[in-house]
Amino acid sequence: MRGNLFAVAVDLVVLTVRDDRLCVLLVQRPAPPFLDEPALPGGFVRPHEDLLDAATRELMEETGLTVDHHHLEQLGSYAGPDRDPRGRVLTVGHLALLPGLAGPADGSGAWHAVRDVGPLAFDHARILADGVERARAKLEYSTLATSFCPPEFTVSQLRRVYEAVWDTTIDPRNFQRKVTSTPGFLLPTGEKVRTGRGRPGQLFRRGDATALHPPMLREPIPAAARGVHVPAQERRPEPVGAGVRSGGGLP
Amino acid sequence: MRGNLFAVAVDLVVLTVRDDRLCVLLVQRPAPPFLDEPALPGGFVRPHEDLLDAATRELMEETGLTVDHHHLEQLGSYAGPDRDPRGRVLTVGHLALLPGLAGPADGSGAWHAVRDVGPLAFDHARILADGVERARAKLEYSTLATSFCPPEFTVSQLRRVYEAVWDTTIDPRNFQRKVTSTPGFLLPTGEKVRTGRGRPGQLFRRGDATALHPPMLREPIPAAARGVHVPAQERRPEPVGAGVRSGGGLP
DNA sequence: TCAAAAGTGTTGGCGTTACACCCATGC
DNA sequence: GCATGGGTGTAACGCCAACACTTTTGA
Repeated sequence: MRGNLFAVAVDLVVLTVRDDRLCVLLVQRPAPPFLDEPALPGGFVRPHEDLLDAATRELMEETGLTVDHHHLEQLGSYAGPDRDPRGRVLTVGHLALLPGLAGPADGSGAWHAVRDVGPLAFDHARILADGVERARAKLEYSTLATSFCPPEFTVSQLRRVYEAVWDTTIDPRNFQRKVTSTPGFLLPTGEKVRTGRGRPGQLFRRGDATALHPPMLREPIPAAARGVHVPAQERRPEPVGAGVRSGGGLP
Repeated sequence: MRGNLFAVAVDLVVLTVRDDRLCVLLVQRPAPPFLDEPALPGGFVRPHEDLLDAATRELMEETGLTVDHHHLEQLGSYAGPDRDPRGRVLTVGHLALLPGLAGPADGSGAWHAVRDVGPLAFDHARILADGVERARAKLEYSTLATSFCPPEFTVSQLRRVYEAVWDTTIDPRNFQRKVTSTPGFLLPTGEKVRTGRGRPGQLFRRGDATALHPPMLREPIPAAARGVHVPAQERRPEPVGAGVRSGGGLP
């Protein structure tokens, strides 16, 4: 077993969609190193604890939020020899998806739009990037987007989730057909809701299906919205984005 | 930092295709626990070592094989409190893909057809299952299958890789068109090779592309081969198989 | 009545499947 | 010649992007 022991931590990339933007939950480092700098919530794993349990506990302790295990998954481990000045620390990154209405219960932690996040403590910027890319990839071929929605939601709420996470715009008519015709994706409740202007939309609950067949296709319309001008050549240097589907390794 | 420290190990799921079967490299446990039982190759990470370096080193030490980092990726971490009787050990599983001609240099390690693998030491059976599923999923949307091939190969060699990993049969004519028409997947060398009977096939080298667009579709023809009779109704209880694309988490 | 959002119908293009057919080689 | 595997041509089908069009609400 030798003497080369590690401290093992879990860190969480907690994502949600608020005001049509993908947001991540960040905390201020309560102690050195990186005192007061923004960081992912997380902490050390206890002696008899499994990784997912530790992640769930740390999230509750640091922000008061609860995630059920259906919306929590392991991202990967980060163990660069110099990633923590205190010594050898391996951290296991996790990804959690929450509905937009959830807010940190106490003051320790706040939502930040992912696109505006600056440098983070440790290698947390890298972990965040991996988590965001994983979430983006999973929306393509899973029904995971409903995790960002409240228990009952309309098709356009769901569409806004896709648009926020992928930073694109999607044709509402084709999207409607796509999601309502995928068996087990959406269960109609029979009720309608008026959202202010326009015809009321039907309310749905998430169904049993977990996989999407065929998958949603990313980038239906290039993100020319929100003033972020992207020259045509820069849009897709690689045929597809990184993450689970392409950049995730073994390139 | 507290006193709850872990030993950190790396374990490798090393896959190849030999004789049209997906094979995994297993070693015999050289010491307790699980003395002499089959296990994945692996070992403890050294004090100043990164994870991928440790995986590369352990593979070399235990089997004499070398993998470049392009064919090596992290699978995930396994840290069940009771997974090792010696104490708290977290292991980071890795996936490595090797061409079929490679053989363990010395006697410590041998290829086993994945379908015939029985119980393994520790939780290695679980890690193996995750690695196999990851490899299966990645063939769909990446050019990774070429990692199983020697530097120069024919289209039918590549097809046999897909058939072995997915345990299906694929129409050779459509497969040919598909892979040769994907830009950057295969680079023709201009040479031909005679494989015994039949018309000689053209030789290719792997190209620069890493992603496949559109992806290969799994399960073109149900696996009615190899004597495993599958009644028509049982073939696809769910629209698609498990793995990264469906079962891989956040279900 | 108009704007806005929900939802349906239709069409053309593209990729795939299935299979007919030709090519090149060993026996 | 014949079997075997390499490789091309093509028609039918399915999915999807694009968009015309209808429905239902608030102002």
